[in-house]
Amino acid sequence: MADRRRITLKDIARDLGISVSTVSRALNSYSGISEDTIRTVKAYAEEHNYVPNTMAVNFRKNKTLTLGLIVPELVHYFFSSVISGALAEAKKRGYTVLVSQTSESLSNEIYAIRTMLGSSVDGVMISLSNETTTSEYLEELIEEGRPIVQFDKVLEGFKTPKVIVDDFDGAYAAVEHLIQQGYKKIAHLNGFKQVTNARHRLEGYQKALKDYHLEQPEEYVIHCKDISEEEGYRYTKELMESANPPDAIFCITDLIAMGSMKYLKENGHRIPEEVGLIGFSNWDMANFVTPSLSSVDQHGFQIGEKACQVLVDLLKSQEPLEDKTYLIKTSLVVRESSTRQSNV
Amino acid sequence: MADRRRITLKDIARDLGISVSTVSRALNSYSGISEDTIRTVKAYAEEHNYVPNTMAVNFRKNKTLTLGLIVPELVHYFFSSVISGALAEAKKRGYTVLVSQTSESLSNEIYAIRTMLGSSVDGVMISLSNETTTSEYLEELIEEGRPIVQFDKVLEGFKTPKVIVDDFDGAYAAVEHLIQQGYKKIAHLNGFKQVTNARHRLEGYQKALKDYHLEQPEEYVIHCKDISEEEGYRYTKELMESANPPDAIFCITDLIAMGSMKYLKENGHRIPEEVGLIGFSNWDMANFVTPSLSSVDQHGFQIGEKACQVLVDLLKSQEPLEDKTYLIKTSLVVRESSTRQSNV
DNA sequence: TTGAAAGCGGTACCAC
DNA sequence: GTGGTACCGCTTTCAA
Repeated sequence: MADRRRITLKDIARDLGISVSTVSRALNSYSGISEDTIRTVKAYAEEHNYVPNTMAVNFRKNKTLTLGLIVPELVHYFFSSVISGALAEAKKRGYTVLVSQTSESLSNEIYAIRTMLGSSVDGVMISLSNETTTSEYLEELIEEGRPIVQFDKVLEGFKTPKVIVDDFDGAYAAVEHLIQQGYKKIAHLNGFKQVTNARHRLEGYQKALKDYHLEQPEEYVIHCKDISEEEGYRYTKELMESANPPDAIFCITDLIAMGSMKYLKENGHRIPEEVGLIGFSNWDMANFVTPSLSSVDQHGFQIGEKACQVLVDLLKSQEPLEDKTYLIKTSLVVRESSTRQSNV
Repeated sequence: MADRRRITLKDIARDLGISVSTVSRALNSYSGISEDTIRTVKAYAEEHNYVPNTMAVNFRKNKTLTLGLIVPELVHYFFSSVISGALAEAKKRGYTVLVSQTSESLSNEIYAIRTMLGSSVDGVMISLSNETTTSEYLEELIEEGRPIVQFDKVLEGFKTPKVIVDDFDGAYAAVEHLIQQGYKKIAHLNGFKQVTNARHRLEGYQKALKDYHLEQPEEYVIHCKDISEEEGYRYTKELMESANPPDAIFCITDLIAMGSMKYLKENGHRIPEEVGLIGFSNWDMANFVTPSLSSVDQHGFQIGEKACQVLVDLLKSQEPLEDKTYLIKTSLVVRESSTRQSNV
């Protein structure tokens, strides 16, 4: 490896016959330096291809202009959108981003946080793993003076800024849409009761039904254990084979909806005529399946952008962490699976 | 922000009444230090929660244990798999990863490289943007002694290790499979002629046909301009409306295949009975569409892993960059779209 | 086996 | 407006 030694401030100072401090000030265009000196120094630096040694600067300033970003899953439409948004915003603000994934495991999460600390990121954006129920490991970061912003999957009791999807509103809109399409027996495949997002979506579902005086029997809400296609299939089967099958299903994620759709198609239930179907997350595949799947878009890109923005603002302002929640609105994407040609 | 000052080597030395260098050596378990000292120092460090200041270490050692990873697109099944693999391998080797995306733009790519240099990554893994035709910006990195490993979309003439998909082999397998399923008139929706991956897939297609004595007319190969669903649709229409329509189509990516499938379904061409269809990339959605799409899996995770492994080995060995190519084998995933029930 | 001390490349404070 | 210099925290050479 070449490793052609870079030119340093000292070199420039020597060659120009001035002091190191003057060179430093000139390059940073400090006030109290003559235009002349600035020009000379900058020209010389340019010509000799001077690049400041970031490690030295970081070390001296105790700042790295690097942010940490921790997600549960990387190969995932929503989270890759979040990362994309965070990267875009970070770039705008002059930061770089260290990415880590926890695969929904607490031990990986702890490791990631330690690594971030070790790499001296200035602050961290994190979406917690499903296993995380305490904030003690995260406190370490804060103790080190590295602010945290939580997004998507957050710990309510942990006092940091939070950027989350407006799950309640999204679920409400989805169910309201089904109602407006004339569906009257609307079931809901929900997730883990403990997970905040799941709870909010359930509440949105219930509120919409209540507002339209269409309360449903208890059996119409099923809590999935792991969010998988298989579960969507299995619970849809359960619902459809029950004495009182629904005429529409609101699924907590598109993956569940895929399983649901599979069952319905295999068993000759026509979508959307006989059964309406709607998902949540608006994966790329929602467009490509047949019938195309209506879904609630969570605007992952915006969430990443916002989380990064809040974090950088925090870094600049030096204010203490505020326990503030930023809700990002969803939007309903209506496709074939919930659109009845007739009765509306 | 709290910023509770961390304890330093100097603190430990003072409190223990020994010298800083001894503390440093003890903590790093250097030889030539008494077991006793090591134990005492480590215990004290542990107790007082000593964490070395990474920025100082980086500065001193001129190493960051951070790698750069540059991809054209982030919200993309293949690339997020690559990132996932690279992160996993990096973690194993004790490195962290700075991620950047170029959105297929050369100027973004240049910016990303500069940023990586600025952040003093030890080395970089990169998949080039479509706009990149010269390596001059990349040379900068190498001049700084930061090795590069290219993956997926590479510049042949740029002498660095390369980790790429065995496109030729994957295409060959796909076409061979179609032939074995009894298809005889196999068309190919290819990509940009200039792009290496596209060329290799075309060659694989041609070789398979040749080996089975099934050479096809020139009109059976169409070069898409931008890889989009619309193009898949448009060119499939062109093919099917021609005087001599094919009975199978090998698409350069799953996205093209989606457009193709859309056209075929809309126009009553039954898949796979009348027309066989096969894609390349094996997106998550290939499973969920109807009929499910046969596709060539590119093993993105493995590519990321391998790229990272090669890079770290390079970093450790300090050897000069070798112009070596690592081919990652694909695997054919056969699903409904290419499986004729009858004649095989 | 240990200590003293010289930096790594900047920044910023204090003089002049 | 400029120069001198201490120092950030750690590693490493040299000497004892």
